[in-house]
Amino acid sequence: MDMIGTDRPAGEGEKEFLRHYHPKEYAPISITVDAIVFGVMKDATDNYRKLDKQSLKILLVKREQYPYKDYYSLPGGFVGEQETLEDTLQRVLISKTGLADIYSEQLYTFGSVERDPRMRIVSCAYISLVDIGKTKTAGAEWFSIEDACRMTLAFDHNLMIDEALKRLQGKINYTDIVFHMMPLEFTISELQEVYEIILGKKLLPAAFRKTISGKLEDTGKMTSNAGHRPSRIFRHRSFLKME
Amino acid sequence: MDMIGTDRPAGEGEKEFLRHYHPKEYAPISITVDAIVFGVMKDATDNYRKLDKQSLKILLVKREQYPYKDYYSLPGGFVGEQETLEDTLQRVLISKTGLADIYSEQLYTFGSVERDPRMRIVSCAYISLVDIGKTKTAGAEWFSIEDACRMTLAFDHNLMIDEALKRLQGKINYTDIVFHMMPLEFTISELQEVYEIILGKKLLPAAFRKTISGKLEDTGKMTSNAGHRPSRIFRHRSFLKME
DNA sequence: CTAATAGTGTCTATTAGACAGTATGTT
DNA sequence: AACATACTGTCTAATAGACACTATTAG
Repeated sequence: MDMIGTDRPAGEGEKEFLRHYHPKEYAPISITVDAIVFGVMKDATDNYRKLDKQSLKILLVKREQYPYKDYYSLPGGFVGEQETLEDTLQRVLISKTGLADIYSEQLYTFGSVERDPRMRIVSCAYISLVDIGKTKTAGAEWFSIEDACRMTLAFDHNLMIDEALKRLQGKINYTDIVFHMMPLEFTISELQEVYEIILGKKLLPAAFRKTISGKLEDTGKMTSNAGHRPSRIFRHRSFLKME
Repeated sequence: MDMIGTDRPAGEGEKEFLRHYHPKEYAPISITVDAIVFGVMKDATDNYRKLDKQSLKILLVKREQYPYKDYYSLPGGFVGEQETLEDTLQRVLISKTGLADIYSEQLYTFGSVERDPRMRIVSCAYISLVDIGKTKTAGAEWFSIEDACRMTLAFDHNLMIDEALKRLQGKINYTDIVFHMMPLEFTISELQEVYEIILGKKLLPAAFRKTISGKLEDTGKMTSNAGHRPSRIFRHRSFLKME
């Protein structure tokens, strides 16, 4: 995705121009990066026979400074002059949430004029997906999507979450992004529930099995002590995660 | 897509903070918007019996200033402090190409550090689609995709075009965006050729007719003087263009 | 045995792909 | 008549949806 703008026939005229160029007239606009971090978490149930319900979570941080002091916001930060957007994303994720090396993709760049009361700030939003079980977070809290959508978040972050959900919904059926949120090993029922949460509708188990099984690999293991018939445990085929 | 950041419970503390806030420490980064404008054009053939071949075109402007003086580039410009990204896009399109009110969607934001030799500039790229026959351009030239990809363009604009093509390819089969590039009325063969150009492969006429006809509406008109069997002329169903 | 989930088989409707064959204007 | 394109019909294979049915554990 990087392309250096200097590996071209740059004549003496251009070099001369650049020697005297001074970035005097750029508009006083800042750029930030915000991360919408999704993960799936199991909420324990009381009934020993029932499966733990899972829910889709999002990572928010409490703002300690104005503006929107004490409101929750997406983790984000200003883009440094010598940082790519991805560099900023990684730095912000580590410093505000403790997460390193997680799957991320650019979502959308939000540029409305009044989105930040301090000054003009354009924000490039990224979606990040994590396996909550494999990572530790620090300084940020997981909220269910429903709660996060009901809360008033800082800036236009409610809007960002809406768009991120739409993107997830749109991509879940023709990509393998869900697996970035799944543990290394899981049952088909667990996977189906994640699909159902993201798509917001129930799926037929028989049809789901058939379509998804091409992407899965049997680990040979089974669940146990579940109070009902054990389930095969699968992993994502062609997975690149560490064992 | 707009959300005003001020319709919230902003206490006296925040107001006080904002009164004294001075945007002193923003990074000296500028933001630009670049437009990848696609259209389809007919190239006349010599053989009276053959149909005119169509080709996918892209709109480029010749740079008159350093850097990349005399190179071709995508139409683009700096985002003004009181402009949204879409505002900038519209202004740039009108001033550099003469195009107004054309379909556009955000593509991707390019943020590598060295993409502009003058200073740090992050660029938000948009895809625009036009019916070339209905619009006049001024100050810009149409190039075939093949030519544009072979040329060395300013900045990372070759990369932007690559990404734009991928996006078009990805969306053509599950959206109706092609119709923004089509004239109001067209034959199925013409439409199929556009699909073939964008997808880079031949399609079977029978299958194409069947799948596409649900989106089309018969105008009742027919082509004539084509040197072969006339063709029905269709338009896009639920079209919003002006008659 | 029962509750709860796991998993299979089958039927149907729809769709994509392939391809043969027919239709119709202009020169 | 010949050319070039327009259009239709049919077969097949693959797929999605619906639903009934069987299987297996802990308690």
